[in-house]
Amino acid sequence: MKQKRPSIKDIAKALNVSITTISFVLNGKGEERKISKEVIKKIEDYVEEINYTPNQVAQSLRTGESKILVFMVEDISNSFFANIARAIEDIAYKKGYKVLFCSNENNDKRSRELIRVFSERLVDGFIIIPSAGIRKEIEKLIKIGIPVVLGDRYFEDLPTHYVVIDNFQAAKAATQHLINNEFEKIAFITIDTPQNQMTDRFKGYSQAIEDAGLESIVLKLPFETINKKEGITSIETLLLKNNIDAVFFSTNYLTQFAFEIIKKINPDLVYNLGIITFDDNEFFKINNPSITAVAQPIEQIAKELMDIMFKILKSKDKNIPLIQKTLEASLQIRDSSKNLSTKNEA
Amino acid sequence: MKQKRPSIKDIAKALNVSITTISFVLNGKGEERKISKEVIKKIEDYVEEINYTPNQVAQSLRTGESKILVFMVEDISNSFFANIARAIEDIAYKKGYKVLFCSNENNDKRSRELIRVFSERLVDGFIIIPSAGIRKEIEKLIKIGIPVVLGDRYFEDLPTHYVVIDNFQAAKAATQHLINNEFEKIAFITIDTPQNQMTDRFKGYSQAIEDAGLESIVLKLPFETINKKEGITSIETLLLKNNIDAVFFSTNYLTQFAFEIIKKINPDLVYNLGIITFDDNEFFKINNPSITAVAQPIEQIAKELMDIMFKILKSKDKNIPLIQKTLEASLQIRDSSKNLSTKNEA
DNA sequence: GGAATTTAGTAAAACGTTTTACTAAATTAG
DNA sequence: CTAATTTAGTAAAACGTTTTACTAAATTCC
Repeated sequence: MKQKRPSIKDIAKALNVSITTISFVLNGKGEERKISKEVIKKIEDYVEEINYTPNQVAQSLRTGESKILVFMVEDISNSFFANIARAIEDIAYKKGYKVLFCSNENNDKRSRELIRVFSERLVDGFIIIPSAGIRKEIEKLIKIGIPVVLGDRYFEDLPTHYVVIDNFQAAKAATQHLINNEFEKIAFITIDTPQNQMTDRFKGYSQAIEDAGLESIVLKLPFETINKKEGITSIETLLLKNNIDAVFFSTNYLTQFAFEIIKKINPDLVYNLGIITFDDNEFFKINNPSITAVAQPIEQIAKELMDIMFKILKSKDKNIPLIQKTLEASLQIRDSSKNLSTKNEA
Repeated sequence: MKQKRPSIKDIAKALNVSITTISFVLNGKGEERKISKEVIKKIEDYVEEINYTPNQVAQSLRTGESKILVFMVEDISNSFFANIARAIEDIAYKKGYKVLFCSNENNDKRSRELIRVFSERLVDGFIIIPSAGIRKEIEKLIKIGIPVVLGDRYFEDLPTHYVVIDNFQAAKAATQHLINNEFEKIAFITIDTPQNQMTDRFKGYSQAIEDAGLESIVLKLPFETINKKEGITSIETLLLKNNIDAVFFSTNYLTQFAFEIIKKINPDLVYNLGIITFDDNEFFKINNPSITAVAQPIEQIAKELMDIMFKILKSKDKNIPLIQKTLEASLQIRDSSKNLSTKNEA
């Protein structure tokens, strides 16, 4: 059933030229290697005619390059990562690279497994949104000379290339925005993780709260409790007990998760509460109320990640100085951060 | 910088055994090939010790298998596709396959380009959500013996494996649901494409409307006008002129697009209009009003796609009979399809 | 005790490229 | 006219596997 694709050897036989000559011509080294115009033309025409394309696996074996990159995220179905993925894909394909996507579920075991699977000299580089405990594996990849760029977070004690946003400032600004709108009992709901994208957001919130002399109300949910009973009750009790007037969610899936709970408690609650979420998307814009969100610069993140990756790839074996980018997020102010109750008082 | 990974040859030298023997042992053919227990142990221990893993590129070249699949969708950042992708990823990795995702933007030129890039004997199979005009390319892939499974839609005149849903029934049921809720001027907003996932939805709508003796109000938007001025005015005029009381959107990105317009026209309009959308997601559930949606069985779609793919892969060169699955969608009934005005009258 | 069989492996080809090192013929230099 | 150089290529090794075909030694058979 499977047809045999033509190889260089077949061309060589058909044209009565050597394999070497064909390889040179195909790689644009014809002139340089003093192959005559006629032979070049003959080869090019024939290649065109039979629609030959080189076997990439053989090329990879010989050159050690696969032109494949890995983009490892928490969850490719999460809109934040899916959007970055889409942007990365575009950039990669333009440069002749393909991208393998995989989801590590922010889980160390799975991350390790994925790294193991891919590091078998199949891929040219890794762009990784790392889970908390894979510092060693990342270090090892770098040590054996595989290009690695981290995104969204990094390891404080491991010098790597990375692209992140200024989570502290973004979270601080978002919290201040709530404070400026005269919310006074502002809760921060976050994931219980030591990863710095989250701890920085927490610090930003804390700083703003402290500066304003307000009460810090924090719920740190373990990742595993999201969409589970345990998580539901935690959020319920926070919302019901503390007389909260605003909530700042540290990431989009928390917001999604909490919204269902809020709606169940009281469909009107969502209008009375000040709400800001980290990570913007189309739906926050069209929601009622529209949701104020900290928007990360998706396109720019993707571009910077890939810029760094290509720089490393181009530098071949020479070590290049660390590139560490911190981008700015922007607050998309919408209905959910308006304070209706103070308006009444005023 | 780049360390040389150990190869079989290195092991052979170190253990003073032949390459062949090692290959047999590594592939579990030790016993079968009468390699002694001691040698097997020696090899396995050493492999473990130096943490050897075979070079997959070399394996691919030799065996002709890459263990890589391509999943080509319209847009990987669309939640529908991103969710299928996530499910496919899980299934693939469990079976030792990797998945290259790519977005064809439902565009023929891009689809062709992507197929060309991948068909260079790099990948073992294609799962494709095809754009309208790539019948020929699909046919060619199949002819040269590369496994192909189509999803979401197929070509009526090309016998292929595929997994789709019963779009006609789903759309008919959704429309009937609106009719049962006493909506009377029900518009259908869809994409102007000959692809059967869309035409079947249109037929389902039409059938239900005709059966009920209602007026058919249809807007077919060219794909390119989405998120463009042209599309905005089309939707605006439809909504304003026709005295519509309900809208059925044929796909999720249309709904997203239209919602912004609806909100701009009149923030209350979204409450007064009956709304159903094709393709469910988390946000439709938490939206105000929550949006009634035709939910496609994501996990099941992914599973069937991969089942078929693995069946083809396992069958090697023998042709297997066509597998064509049509799954059922389910209507997730929520607030947006309740008819508030009729309640007032009643 | 010699032939047949089994055991325990091994040598070498092949997959399809790239690339280094080579060469015979043509041309140029002096 | 000869030596040096340039032209226009080619042969063969290498990348790291898998697999076919082979073999020498040990064992079994009769």
